[in-house]
Amino acid sequence: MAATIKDIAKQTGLGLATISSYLNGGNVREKNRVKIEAAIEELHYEVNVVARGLKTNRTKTIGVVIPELNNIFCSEIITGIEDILRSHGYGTIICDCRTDEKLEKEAVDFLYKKRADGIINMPVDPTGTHLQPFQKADKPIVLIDRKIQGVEADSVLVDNKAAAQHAIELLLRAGHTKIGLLGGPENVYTAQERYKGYKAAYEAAGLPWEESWIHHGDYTIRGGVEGLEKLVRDTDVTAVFVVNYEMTMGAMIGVNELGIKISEELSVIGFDNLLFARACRPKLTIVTQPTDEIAKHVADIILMRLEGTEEEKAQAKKTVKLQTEIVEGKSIRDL
Amino acid sequence: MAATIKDIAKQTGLGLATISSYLNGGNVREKNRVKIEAAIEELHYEVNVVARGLKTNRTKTIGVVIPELNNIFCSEIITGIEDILRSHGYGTIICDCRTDEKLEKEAVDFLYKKRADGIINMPVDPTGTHLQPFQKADKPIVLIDRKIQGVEADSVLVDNKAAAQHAIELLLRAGHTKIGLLGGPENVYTAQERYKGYKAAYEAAGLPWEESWIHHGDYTIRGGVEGLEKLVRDTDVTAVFVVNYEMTMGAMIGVNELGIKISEELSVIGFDNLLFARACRPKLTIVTQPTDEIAKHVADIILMRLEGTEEEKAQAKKTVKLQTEIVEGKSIRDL
DNA sequence: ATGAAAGCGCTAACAA
DNA sequence: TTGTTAGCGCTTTCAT
Repeated sequence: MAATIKDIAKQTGLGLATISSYLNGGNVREKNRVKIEAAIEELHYEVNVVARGLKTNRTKTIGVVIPELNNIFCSEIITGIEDILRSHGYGTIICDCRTDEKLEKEAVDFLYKKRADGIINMPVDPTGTHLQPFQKADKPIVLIDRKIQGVEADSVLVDNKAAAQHAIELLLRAGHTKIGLLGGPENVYTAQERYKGYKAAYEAAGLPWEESWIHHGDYTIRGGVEGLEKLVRDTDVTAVFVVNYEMTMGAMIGVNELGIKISEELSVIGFDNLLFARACRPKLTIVTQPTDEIAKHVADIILMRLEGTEEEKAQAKKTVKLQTEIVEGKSIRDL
Repeated sequence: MAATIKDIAKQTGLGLATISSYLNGGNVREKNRVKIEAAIEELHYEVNVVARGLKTNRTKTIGVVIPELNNIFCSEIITGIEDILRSHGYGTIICDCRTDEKLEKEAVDFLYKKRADGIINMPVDPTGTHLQPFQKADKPIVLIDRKIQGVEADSVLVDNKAAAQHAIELLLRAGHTKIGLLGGPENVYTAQERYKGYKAAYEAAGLPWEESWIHHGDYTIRGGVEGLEKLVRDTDVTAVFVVNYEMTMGAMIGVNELGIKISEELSVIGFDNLLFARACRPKLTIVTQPTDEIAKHVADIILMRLEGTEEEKAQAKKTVKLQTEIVEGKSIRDL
């Protein structure tokens, strides 16, 4: 049987409270500290975090609910988060909800039952009702990628509007005036913002755009293929901006299947996954999101809410907005 | 305060044992069952899994240690595993060890301290010493992708040798006799197996191959780029087989940068990630691994060890070996 | 089938 | 600083 705190007490002749105090960083007389450490060593003692959790009502576990783990944007962020949380003693329970609101709710409930100390969520359900259990329990919630009105939570966002606007401006500067948008679902926040950026760029340039240049896809590879084919078939756009990675890959598939030459026949700006962009021929110019930075902010915020001083914990919920970057490839033709 | 089993007892006038028995699927008189259910409903009772865990010494949590979450092969498997485990009430704590033996060991120790009921591992350290804590505690271990001598564990593998052999045979049948191998690290099991398959195909065909056609890469994108450039520069191979996804992407980058036309100038067979293969121009022929099947086997095995009958738990450790598939694209030229 | 009671390993309040 | 004690919420004998 594994040694318990009692064994250590017996071995050292000290009381339970002293051992517990030692384990929790309290003050212990030097002489006793040595004794305790020797006993711990000898008996291979390790605290039972479950027992501690029962007492403290904290599991040192954080739940993460994301739409799709098979998505480099998500997995990069999670890798970063997990790394930081683990170094602080927190386990990360990940739940992939397959971009399904129902599954998302189930995942949150599951995590709540598991007594996660807090939750990190890239929300699918825009109303945020799925987060209620954590809200009611007053356990910290950190949202990624979109803020939700009415949910008390910190948020780490990317400036999607600016991202899209800069991309379109780059194309406009290259002389393109008819630019297609392979956009995302109309009810998805990030997609809305990227669409806004598209329009803002045209407005700032004082140029007109046409509704037919806009394709509202579904953020999937399949949707990217279809959207690209539609834009090429039905319009005379000379450039296309694709607003997420899956659709960018889909667009590349479409381009390949139609035998379109990139840059000569069509200019393209993609989104995310630098490595994919470099593997394309020619190299794709893309908008990249700062996943490491997002992860760091998310982890730091939840740790602050969980382990910070009382003032820190009580701070008003904050929203961090990060900027994207454009990495230039060879997929834009100067007209 | 959340309701406890005591509240339910009080509310129903029953004893603790009855409630507990109900909660654990024991027999309870119909009349009482109704009462208990009403009380649970009314008081919003939910079992405290931490308290239960303290008593039962099980956390209903499984640790997963993988080399790299940002790797579609890993993330696909994990998605599948997590899904199944969650539906059985198990939380999945994922640790990405960045293909580092030291971090891998730390991750396992972390998971052990977290009292995970079992561990799933795609091992980096081929000696398996990192798994000791779980071995000693006699907690189930399931290995993915490689078996480890001396570690009592179930394993779910892919027939990597056959995978490579079939790929090379396909190229030989197309008339290629000088086939380059963009292989993996010489000390990595899957890479060794794939290398064996390469040689086996040549031997079966009674044809010679040259050492210079073999490049032992490092399973990274960078390594793929370099390997491809080296093979093209230093040898006269007419085809290349790349043995993992990252290097396949790297090879595509290399091909693009060197301006090589695939199939006309060089035939290629890649590995994993069907979607990437379809996005390449021309579509890549690839070897795909059955990630869903792997996930299912892994999850089923660990659940069997954890929740199976005594006979099942006592069964000799088993090894499942799954077959890969070749998905044909347009990247092979018939000579 | 049900109830009473002990105890899992820890923390924390209180006393010394 | 240290020891004593109660109790977190549950499961599990052992009676009944």
